[in-house]
Amino acid sequence: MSSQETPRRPTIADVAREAGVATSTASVVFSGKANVAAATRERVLAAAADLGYAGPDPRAASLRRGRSGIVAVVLEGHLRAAFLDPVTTAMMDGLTDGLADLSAGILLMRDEPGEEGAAITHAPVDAFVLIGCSGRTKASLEVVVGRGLPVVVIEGDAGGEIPRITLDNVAASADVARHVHDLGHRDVALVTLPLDSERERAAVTPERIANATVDVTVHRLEGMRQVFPDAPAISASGSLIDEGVLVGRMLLTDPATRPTAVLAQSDLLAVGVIRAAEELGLRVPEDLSVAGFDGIEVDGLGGLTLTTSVQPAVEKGRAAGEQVARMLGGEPGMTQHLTCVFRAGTTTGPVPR
Amino acid sequence: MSSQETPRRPTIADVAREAGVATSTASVVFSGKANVAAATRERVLAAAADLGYAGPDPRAASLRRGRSGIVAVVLEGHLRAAFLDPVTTAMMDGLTDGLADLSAGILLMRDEPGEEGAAITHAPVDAFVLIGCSGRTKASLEVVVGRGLPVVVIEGDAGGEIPRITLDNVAASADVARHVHDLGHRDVALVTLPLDSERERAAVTPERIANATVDVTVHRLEGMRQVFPDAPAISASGSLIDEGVLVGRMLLTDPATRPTAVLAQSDLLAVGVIRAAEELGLRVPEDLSVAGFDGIEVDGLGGLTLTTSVQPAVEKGRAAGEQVARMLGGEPGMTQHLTCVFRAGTTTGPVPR
DNA sequence: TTGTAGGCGTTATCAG
DNA sequence: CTGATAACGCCTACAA
Repeated sequence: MSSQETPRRPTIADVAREAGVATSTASVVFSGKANVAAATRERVLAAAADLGYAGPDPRAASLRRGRSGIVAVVLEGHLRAAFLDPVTTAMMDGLTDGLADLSAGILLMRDEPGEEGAAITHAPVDAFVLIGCSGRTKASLEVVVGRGLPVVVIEGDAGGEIPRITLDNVAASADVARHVHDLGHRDVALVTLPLDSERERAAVTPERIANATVDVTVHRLEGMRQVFPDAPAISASGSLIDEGVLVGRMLLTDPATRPTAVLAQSDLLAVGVIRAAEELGLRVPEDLSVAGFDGIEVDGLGGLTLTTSVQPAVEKGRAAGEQVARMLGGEPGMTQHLTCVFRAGTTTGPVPR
Repeated sequence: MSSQETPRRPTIADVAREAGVATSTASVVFSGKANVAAATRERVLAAAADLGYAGPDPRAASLRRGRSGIVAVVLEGHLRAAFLDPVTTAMMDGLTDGLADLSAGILLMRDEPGEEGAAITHAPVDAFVLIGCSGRTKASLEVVVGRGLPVVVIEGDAGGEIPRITLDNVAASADVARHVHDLGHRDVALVTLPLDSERERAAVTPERIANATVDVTVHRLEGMRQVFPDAPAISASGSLIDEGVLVGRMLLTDPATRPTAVLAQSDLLAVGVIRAAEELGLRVPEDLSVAGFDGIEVDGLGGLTLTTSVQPAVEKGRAAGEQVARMLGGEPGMTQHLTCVFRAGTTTGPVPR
């Protein structure tokens, strides 16, 4: 209380003056980039404590260094929806790992349409990780590339030289389908993820596929159709158990058109379908076989193990983080292809007669 | 390709020169903070497009404005664990809403111990939202306060003048307990959230309570003990279904010590306890009553509705966001107390004879 | 080991 | 409505 209320926060120059050293010396004390005599260091630290100086202003440091230490993760849709999906959370986990000590943290943002004040254009970040790649995300991509910042796209065709992290969705889906085919099923229905930002829950037509913007959906569908070219498909409006229930009812209610197996493009959807089946009194796998995709831990299957393809979700995030780190280090980013592993569970079985 | 490869990105000064205007004019064109003649604006925009100028550098703008537009959210523990909890995700959702147009996004970070290079000290953010407030988080709090940035603490005693968002955990827990008491139960066991960063799964002793650092846990326990002063309690190591199963087994396996009702401090724990009960052949609520806390949507209860206290999770986040917005606007932040609503479900019933 | 000087790219202010 | 100028707070050659 010896002095008047200070009009503004102290700067490193104030600290230096107080300590009787040059500002550069004080700066070095905080950054640790060079050796400083212990006594000098003490004096600077004492002066800082005295003035209530909490360290260099990160904003100024960012400008000077040209780095903010923040990596942006752009998600499609509401944050909550994104985090409802276990695959996404696992990926985020891997991402933080891959970014390790490089980054101060992860800036979560939604990819809004071409808004004027869009966060994507104004956030002080060093790099971007885009997840998924629908039409809307593609617009975001342009902005980001325009800013000249490193970008990595997870599961989406970014076009050009943009490094991507991809999955063998076509082959892995075909694997699952083949397993079901081998069990004798011929009357199979498909449940897909959303085809585009409309996220309409509806029968999948050739026209809709042609206009689809979500690559994951298209690729997994392609894999399934390699084995079951004519299987009818319904697109869900998201990867949620509840959605699976709704679509499941659409597929299973009418005994006349009921398939003997359902292939879902995500485990959550598969669980929903199973739940719908149970509601209708169908037993899984005796009356109906159901397979999913993702290989997440799912609750509420009561002893059943889902037949699915296990994707390396954490690895996906980590790979993205590593590429970002590389690019920030000046090296070129590389596209990485990851593969899924088929897992036979107890939700698929022989065709009922 | 008319020019050589540019050595550095163009700046607003380059654009201004190219357009034949002053840098300040060009700046205004991009910020929109003042009127500019349409013709001039066009010229500037054209020059920008020409040079491949993607807009003002956010880092420089941050320094100049003294704002980065980023709000940090500090979570305890691994991000994945945090997002596994539906209450947290709901809260984050509300938070983004409350921050609305004010913020470019949410910077996720963990509260690491007093590391030198801690993100908390170096991230260019405008404000902090701390979630929970264990011992570790309290350390973070000091750093943040030292930086002189606005802080809001959700569910935790920050001490001092720090604005908080709180829940009536004591009263709400007592409500749940009273409901169970009214049903006739006297032999009740409690399952608590973690007491501290150790997150030990173990019987709760007076000593452990005295040393507890997680206020939520202590408060909810206090409410429960108001009704059942002598009820034994076990602390879980987290709010997870699996944890509930483990603790449930500890409580229910031995018929001699088996309670007639279990009060859990979270819905996920309650679901786990129910699952453990089912494993042991106990019917809920005929043989065992189970109540939770939170009021989240939970899957896998097979037709049962959990008796619980519904907390305003989204509202909590929104309130925090609003307070941050207020404080950034120069007004003082206010502490807000939110209340839960009891919801009787079908997982509690009369005492079995 | 310490000090000096210049600039990172913007934007607020104020005069024209 | 436009233009000149001065910070914002820090970092890092470079020189001493």
